[in-house]
Amino acid sequence: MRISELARRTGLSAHTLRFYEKQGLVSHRSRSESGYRDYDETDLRRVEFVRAARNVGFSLEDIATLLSIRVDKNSHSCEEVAGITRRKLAEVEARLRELRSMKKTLGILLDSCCGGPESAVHCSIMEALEHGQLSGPMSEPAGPVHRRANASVRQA
Amino acid sequence: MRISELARRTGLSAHTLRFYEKQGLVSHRSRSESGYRDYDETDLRRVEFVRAARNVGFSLEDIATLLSIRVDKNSHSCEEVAGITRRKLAEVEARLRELRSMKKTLGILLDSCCGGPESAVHCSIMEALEHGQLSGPMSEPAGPVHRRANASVRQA
DNA sequence: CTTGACCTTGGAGCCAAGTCAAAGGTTATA
DNA sequence: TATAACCTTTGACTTGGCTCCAAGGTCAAG
Repeated sequence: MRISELARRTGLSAHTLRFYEKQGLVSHRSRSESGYRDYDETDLRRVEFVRAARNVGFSLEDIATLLSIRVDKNSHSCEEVAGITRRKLAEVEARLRELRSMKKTLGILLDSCCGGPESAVHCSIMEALEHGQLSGPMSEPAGPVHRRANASVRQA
Repeated sequence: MRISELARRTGLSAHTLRFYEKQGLVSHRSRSESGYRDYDETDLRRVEFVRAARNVGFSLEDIATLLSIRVDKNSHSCEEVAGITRRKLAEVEARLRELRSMKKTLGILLDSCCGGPESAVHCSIMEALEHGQLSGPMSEPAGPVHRRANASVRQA
């Protein structure tokens, strides 16, 4: 199959597939005479693996590692795989703590503010930001828990 | 006061303060004869406002808007301020939903895996990623809830 | 007077994960 | 045969928030 069919079947864009190829995540068995990438079912399964891992929040770097394990499972242990997963979970949890703290503060701000068409001169949100006794910066900012920007919202 | 004192008093780096100046968030009343930025208490309060807003999760763009409200509160309403805050809260909540879903999936993966030194040939995490019946991509990926990269971890 | 810490500027680089554009070759359909 | 829809490549651009660099000027202490 060619790239656009693979794109259709995986829900990724052809752009993204080529990008993943550049990153060494995805490849193709061969090329057609005219130079088109030619994918088979094995390639498809690999891309689906990438997609599944990405949906769980793994970075492309993590995914590269997972793929290298995948192609030679005998030489790798559950420990490795679980380690990567545990690390990602810790990142996600750290980010969750940050966001929960933000959510709480934002909620308090909103509750304190009338939100009406009155002048902002006495706005309690502005006041709170001025004399910021709003919960501090939460020790160490968490590591990267990567955002999927606008994946799969390809428009024509 | 000069930039490094302002940096010390606000907990931001001098780099960051200059960067914020370039973004139009922060300024200084004047320059010393030799061209050094000269800040006063008013500038300090403005920077503290920026910092407070940033800690709550507002983007620099949001902060620019909030600052423009701050300098002329009479011409703005609580409604505007609350609107910005509500929008940010919605973003944070959307991102929280994503991350909670990831956390849940990662937890399930970890629970299913022995995590031991055994070969990964039968690793249940790998298997789950292969035949990904892992919760899909959550409709629309949430908007930007900006990360503070490594703020205030300035090293020499 | 020297040393070292500070300050100035503009611009480049970093991260992740794409996204797009240009300029052209190929193939399927009408 | 024309035309549209595909495919190819390289490489630059995006976003947000910094972070660093070079190359030089200023200033206070010893």
